[in-house]
Amino acid sequence: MLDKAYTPDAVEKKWSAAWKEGGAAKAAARDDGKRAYTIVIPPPNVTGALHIGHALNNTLQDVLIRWRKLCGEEACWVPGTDHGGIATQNVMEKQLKTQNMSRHALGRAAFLEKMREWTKQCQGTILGQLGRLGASLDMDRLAFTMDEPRARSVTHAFETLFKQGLIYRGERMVNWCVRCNTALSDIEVEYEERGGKLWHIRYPVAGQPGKFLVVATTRPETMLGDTAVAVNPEDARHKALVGKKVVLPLANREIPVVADAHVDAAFGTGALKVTPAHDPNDFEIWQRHKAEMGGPVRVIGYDGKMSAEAGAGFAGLSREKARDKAAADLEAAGLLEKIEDHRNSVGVCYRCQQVIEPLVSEQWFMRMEPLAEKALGALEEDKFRLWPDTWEGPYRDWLENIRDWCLSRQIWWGHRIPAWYCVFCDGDKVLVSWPGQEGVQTLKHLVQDDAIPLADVEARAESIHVSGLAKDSGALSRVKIQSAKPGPCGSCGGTDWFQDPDVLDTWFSSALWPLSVFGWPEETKDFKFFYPTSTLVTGYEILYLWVARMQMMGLHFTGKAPFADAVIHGIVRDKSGKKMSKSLGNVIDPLLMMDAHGTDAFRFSLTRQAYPGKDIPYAEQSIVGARNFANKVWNSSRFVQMNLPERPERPYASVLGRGAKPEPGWELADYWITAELHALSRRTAELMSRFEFAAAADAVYAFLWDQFCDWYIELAKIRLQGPDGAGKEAAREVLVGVLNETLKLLHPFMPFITEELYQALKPYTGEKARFLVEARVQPGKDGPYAVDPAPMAPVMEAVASIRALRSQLNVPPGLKLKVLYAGKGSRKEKDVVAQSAYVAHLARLESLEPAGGGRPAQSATAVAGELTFFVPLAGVIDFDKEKKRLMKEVEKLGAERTKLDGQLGNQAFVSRAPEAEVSRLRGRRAELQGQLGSLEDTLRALG
RNA sequence: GGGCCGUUAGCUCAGCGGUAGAGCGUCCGCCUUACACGCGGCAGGUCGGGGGUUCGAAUCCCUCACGGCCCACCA
Repeated sequence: MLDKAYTPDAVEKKWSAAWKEGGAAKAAARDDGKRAYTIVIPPPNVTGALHIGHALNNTLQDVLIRWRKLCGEEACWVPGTDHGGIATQNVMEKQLKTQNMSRHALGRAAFLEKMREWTKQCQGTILGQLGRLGASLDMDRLAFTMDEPRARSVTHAFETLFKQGLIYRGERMVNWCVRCNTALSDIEVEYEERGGKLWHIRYPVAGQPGKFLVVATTRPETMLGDTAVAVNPEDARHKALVGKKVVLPLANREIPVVADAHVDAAFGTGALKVTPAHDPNDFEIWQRHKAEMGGPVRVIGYDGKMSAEAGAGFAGLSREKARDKAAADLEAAGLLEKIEDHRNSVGVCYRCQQVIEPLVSEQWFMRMEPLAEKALGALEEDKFRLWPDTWEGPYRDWLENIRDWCLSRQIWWGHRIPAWYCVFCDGDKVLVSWPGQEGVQTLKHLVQDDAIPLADVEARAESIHVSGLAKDSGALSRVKIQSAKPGPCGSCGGTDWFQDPDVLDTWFSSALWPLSVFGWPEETKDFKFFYPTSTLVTGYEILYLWVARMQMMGLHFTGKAPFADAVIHGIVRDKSGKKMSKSLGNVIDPLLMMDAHGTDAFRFSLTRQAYPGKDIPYAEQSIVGARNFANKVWNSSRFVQMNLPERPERPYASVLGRGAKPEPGWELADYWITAELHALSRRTAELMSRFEFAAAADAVYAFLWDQFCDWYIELAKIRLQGPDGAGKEAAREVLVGVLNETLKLLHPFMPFITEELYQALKPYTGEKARFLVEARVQPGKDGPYAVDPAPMAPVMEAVASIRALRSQLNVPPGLKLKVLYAGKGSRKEKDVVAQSAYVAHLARLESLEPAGGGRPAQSATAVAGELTFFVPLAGVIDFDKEKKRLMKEVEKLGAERTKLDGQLGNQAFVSRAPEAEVSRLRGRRAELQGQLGSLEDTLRALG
């Protein structure tokens, strides 16, 4: 016998262990025609524990995987984690800082060793949490974006793209994070609107004392790197100055005035200071006017401080201090015309939120247009779909305006770029900050002149940058792109090779994930069977960073979209719609939720709110309803079990597909609930195919609770409490059968409790599967049935109206009533009367009999469909109350009749609306008329 | 500057062309031998404002207001 209430803990532990032991989540390449259904997990970064967003993401994937298994497909869910690049390195650096350590003090090798340890530990935490969630991941396939097989994929991809001319090295304006000390790609920059100032600065016109060109800028500190002032060529105010020179204040340098269409004459003063080294637009202006102005002057360094080129007095100051000083100096010189408040958006690092410094730097880049075209093509040809499709717009838009991808990062944690430089030929382009020495040394010098071993250079260097490679046309052809150290240099025969010190953007390996997890570029059996994968489930925040890039890489390398469907779910927010964050203190820990209310309840509460693309406002309260539902499932099974023989002679036959022919012992309720079950399984399949998780979960919930429990179980009690016989056996058969199939439909959402109950029912169902997930769901049939289930509707209506009468007149719940009915003998009435046993049982009646000729005195009245019920209640009820109740009812029905009369009297409606609609309303009108007549009669009788 | 999404019962949200729904909450009555994590019942919405299309609009179109998000080379 099952316990009175469901207690999740033991059940979850038991089945987690059993699934693991039995390999329930394993999938294998097959050649027996079974279809593959594949999902690769969005690999969580190894930055810590999983949050509720991960719980949602993985629950939805598990729902799909379990569903597809139940549908008979070879469903494979590949687990893994992501090394997480900057994010993870930041976590470790913070830890080191608390111990008064730094990565530089440790050195690269030791730091990486620490990172690997951390990764292992973190991966353990993550996998433990996924296990707790019930995620049926095939653990034999566990992958990590930086493990050896993935490194092979990454190197191969890099090498191939380089050969194809898609990866190149160039000196470009990049987004530099001065805190993380690395370049970032364009999409790793977030923009925040901030209040700032607009400084209007007078630049004296050369040779014309007292004459100024006033420029407006939000960043006065960068003026030290100005190489020109630009005005719009159409701007009459400044036309005369084009080609002339102005004196750059503070620096006392003459710079030209150039004409460029980029300048908006309406903004500020219409004159724009041009700082090519620190502003992307200015960089472009410089490229258009190289002949007229000098090259970029870098006044801000990688550390975010003013460089030597900024001049004495400024060098070494932070950007903020330099800004203040520039403003003060200008003021003192009388060159500051005015300061205005000005709001503008500034770029910040998506990992540390520090203000990004745009600066010119040499990096590895990837040309993206050719790949973006392929991704657009796949979308166009419907080989790739986004759910909901509202994401197609932004996705397409991004691809159409794609820019080259800055691939290199100046951090240590990541795939080291597989580019090798010959120390003899190109060692002079590798710049090393050497401890105890001013400025930089070249690698060539250190290795050849100072005879320091290459390995020691790498271990002891404070920083290593490569510069000048892109400008030396011969250098790139000498660079070797490969994973292992190359043999003798083709040019000089030297054997000293230095691997590029930078690592790849973490998203480069992520982009290859659906390929790399199956061993690509090797044509493994798994790769052939499971690639391309089926569905990707992820949040919209990484649509460009990850989804689009996987599409591009997958299509580029295999010609096939790496997944056909991307399900874009929302973000889990707090109850008031705010993003959860540690600093706001509004995070909900998934583990605590599972501890307190059970994993199934937690999963269900998330799934039930997972409407396509919608964010989920989540409060702990959300889970209570789901917990109650779990208990309802538990107790309905408990009830069924209690009513079964301890040892069945043989299992009950399945109810699937039954009901077309008369079944021994079956009656209306059996046909009805079977038909409803069939409809539910059809509906669930349809909703799942459209990734409508919330609606699917809700459909099962409503069926089990509102139909199976509230009506069918109650009706089954009539036979279960009666004598043995065909009827009782039929009730048992249907209870077991319907419950069993419902458990299957519910299993993807609530795996633990359904497993427990499915297993408990096995002696009665004869199910053979080891685990529920290995059982089969089947699409339900759509009638006809030997007994039409339709009469259940009027029966339910009759029950509801008598119950309402009882409740509203305060009839003692235990009092069994003798009820009389009257009608006109229509088909529908007969259907109800034929089920008077149902009505009597559910509405707690002693009897239900025809009223005969007259209307019984001293009775209350209820109408349902075409029937009127009289409940003789002399001495029990207050007839004033009954009168009021009836008047209210008359008023309500009367209002509906008035509305219908208006509609049916409208010639336009009658002639233009569909026939079925018109006759439906006419039918309702007739029914209302009868009900009203009946109620008014009663009112008259009551006086 | 461009684009997208939202505005429905006290709260959180479904519905998206044919008489307004759920969960939670409120209220009334029930320990009716599966479940008080339950059962039965009542109350509570002019579906953000305005205009249009339609026999008919919460549902389609236009417009406004208020939220939220995304993109963009807003000095």
